[in-house]
Amino acid sequence: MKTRDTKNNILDAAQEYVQRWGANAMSYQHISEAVGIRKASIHHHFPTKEKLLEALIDRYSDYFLGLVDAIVASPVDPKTKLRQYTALFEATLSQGKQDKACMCGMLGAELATLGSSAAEGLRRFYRENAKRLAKILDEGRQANKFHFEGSSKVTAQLIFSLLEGGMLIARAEGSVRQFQDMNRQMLKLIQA
Amino acid sequence: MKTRDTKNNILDAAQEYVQRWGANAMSYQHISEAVGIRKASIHHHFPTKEKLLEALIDRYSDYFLGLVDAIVASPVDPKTKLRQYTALFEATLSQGKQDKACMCGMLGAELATLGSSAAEGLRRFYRENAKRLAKILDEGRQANKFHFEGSSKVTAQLIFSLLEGGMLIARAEGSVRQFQDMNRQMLKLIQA
DNA sequence: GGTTATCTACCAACTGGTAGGTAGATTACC
DNA sequence: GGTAATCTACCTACCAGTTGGTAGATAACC
Repeated sequence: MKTRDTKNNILDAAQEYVQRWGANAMSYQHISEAVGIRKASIHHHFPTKEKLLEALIDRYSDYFLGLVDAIVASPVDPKTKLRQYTALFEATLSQGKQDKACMCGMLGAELATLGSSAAEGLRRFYRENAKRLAKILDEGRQANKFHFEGSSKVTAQLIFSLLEGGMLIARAEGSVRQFQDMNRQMLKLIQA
Repeated sequence: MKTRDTKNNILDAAQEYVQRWGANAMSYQHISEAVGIRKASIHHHFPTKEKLLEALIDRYSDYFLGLVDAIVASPVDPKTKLRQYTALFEATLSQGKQDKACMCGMLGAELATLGSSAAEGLRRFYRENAKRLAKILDEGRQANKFHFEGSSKVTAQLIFSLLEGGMLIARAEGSVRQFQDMNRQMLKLIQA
């Protein structure tokens, strides 16, 4: 097997684990079993757990923000863009036994146990998401599709927080439906 | 020292730790050092970590919902009640180095590693909060102080999610201000 | 004197991480 | 083109430290 494959397999297994159980519950042993490789071999690709988490966050960020950028750039109306954005989160929650949350939402709770570099990666994810959301909101307000007073930046923060928090809470109840209802209600609140 | 005291000291230390670092980063050793008691002595009060977390969640729930009930029952207008409710979360985030989140928000991310009894306690916390929020919303809508379409239950879920998620994200940026702005914006969105 | 609280001294399992080795592919050199 | 040197990816075997938890002695309290 090619290096790239193994490296990605490790990251895949780690991501799955973090999204379900959290970073502090994830160990080299777990990954080793999932990938079918010895524990020591993982250290060959990622010398420390901290480095592994950094790589994990970077990959996740790049992938996710890529999807978001495609939505932002698409020629549909802002309302549809916002619906598509929330659908990204709904899709994650719908996977498997509906027990997967946004990886960066999970890591937010474990922030204090992260290295400074991983923590910075997290902040970047939060900031970049809010930035793109604000863009959609601005566009929608200009086109008279959205109506709300106050800053679009703060409103973007609000929507992003609601999605990250809502995911964790809906997961506890095992209810994707509840999460979807909430997102629909959010759309109603900012509609013109 | 009285039993009650030691028991509470243990819970206090554990709660502090969970709110900052998460349940999986918390160990009997940490508590032992914080309380000034041997590790084995903690097992006398809480035989397993699972039981400790159950007790922790119950105590936190009872205390917090008590505060909420006082707000709900008070004779002030619904808008003020909602502001007071969000202020509870803001107060937690403002403590210390502004690195403490809602304990049950933290545990939401670690749900999969919790025992079934602790998980049920968490769900109870979420449900009971949303229930009380919905009451405030209904009251406000009836008094023409709030205006929003759709279910107050879903809207309550939305507000609660936003608070739990917003806390984790604002903490990453170290910004209580951001959290407060977001809460103010939420109030604007549902105001008549 | 019996109960409750705390202690010391353990335990096995697991943690992240290291040392040192090996088979095979890749490259450098003549 | 053949061979020697190097590199890559993985391995086994280990490490010290920490984890949650137990057994049993001792002290404190009513």
